[in-house]
Amino acid sequence: MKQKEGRVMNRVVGPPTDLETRALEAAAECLKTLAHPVRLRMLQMLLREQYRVGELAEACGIAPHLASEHLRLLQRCGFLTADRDGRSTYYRVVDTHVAPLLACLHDRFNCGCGGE
Amino acid sequence: MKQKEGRVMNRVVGPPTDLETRALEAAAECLKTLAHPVRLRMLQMLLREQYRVGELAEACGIAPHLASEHLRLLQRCGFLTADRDGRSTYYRVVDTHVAPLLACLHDRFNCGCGGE
DNA sequence: TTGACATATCGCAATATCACGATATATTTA
DNA sequence: TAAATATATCGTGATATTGCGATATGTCAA
Repeated sequence: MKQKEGRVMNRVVGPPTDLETRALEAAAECLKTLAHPVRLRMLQMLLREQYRVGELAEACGIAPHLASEHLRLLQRCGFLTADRDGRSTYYRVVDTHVAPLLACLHDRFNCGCGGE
Repeated sequence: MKQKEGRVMNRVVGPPTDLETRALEAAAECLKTLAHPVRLRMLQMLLREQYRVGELAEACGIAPHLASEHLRLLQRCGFLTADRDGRSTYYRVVDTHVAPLLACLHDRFNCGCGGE
């Protein structure tokens, strides 16, 4: 008994629809952007209040121009927005999903729950 | 006025402690593993019930040996576990954080909430 | 044991990501 | 305008990830 798509043992196993695939690809791209220690730390800080590039760079122990690049990536995914004030640029979180997402990560990695 | 670490404008901006840094690195590594369309789709399926490697491969439209590799990565992060039954290997989700995490992603990418 | 099947691992080439120095832009101050 | 400050962008080499064919392991049936 063989099948190319459809049901196997009462389970749907056909290829994903285009819509699902596009959503998964978008989600994967945003997760890839999240998947960096420096960017996670930046988001953690920015969930509390806005910061300048230089402040974030110092907090993360990296050069300002690197911080700027990380912030650009986070902004490209729609997580952050930038407000210029004189020479400084203040970044802040605009995506409401960032908070619950980071909360999930906190549960998984910052508490004593390595197993389950 | 200059500072190397400590407080700037009433905010703590010192470098992260080692513990925080290690947690962020671990979180980033797991997020990197999550950040792949095929692996997201596999987790989505495995949240409902267990599947064999071949079933997951067909559902994702990839070769079985590639599915096996993706599953190995997910297992290395502690998301999945494998149970052998004869020639087949059944994978299932063991990490309780996977469900809420994927729920966050669903809110962000599968509903009509691109902006807010 | 032999052969077929299901899964897993290895090695490689293409591609992507990363941190960095150099440089560019924008803004304030002299 | 010129210099200093704060960010942003560009180009590059080092490193990591990806998908693939080839191959290895493990299991069942004859």
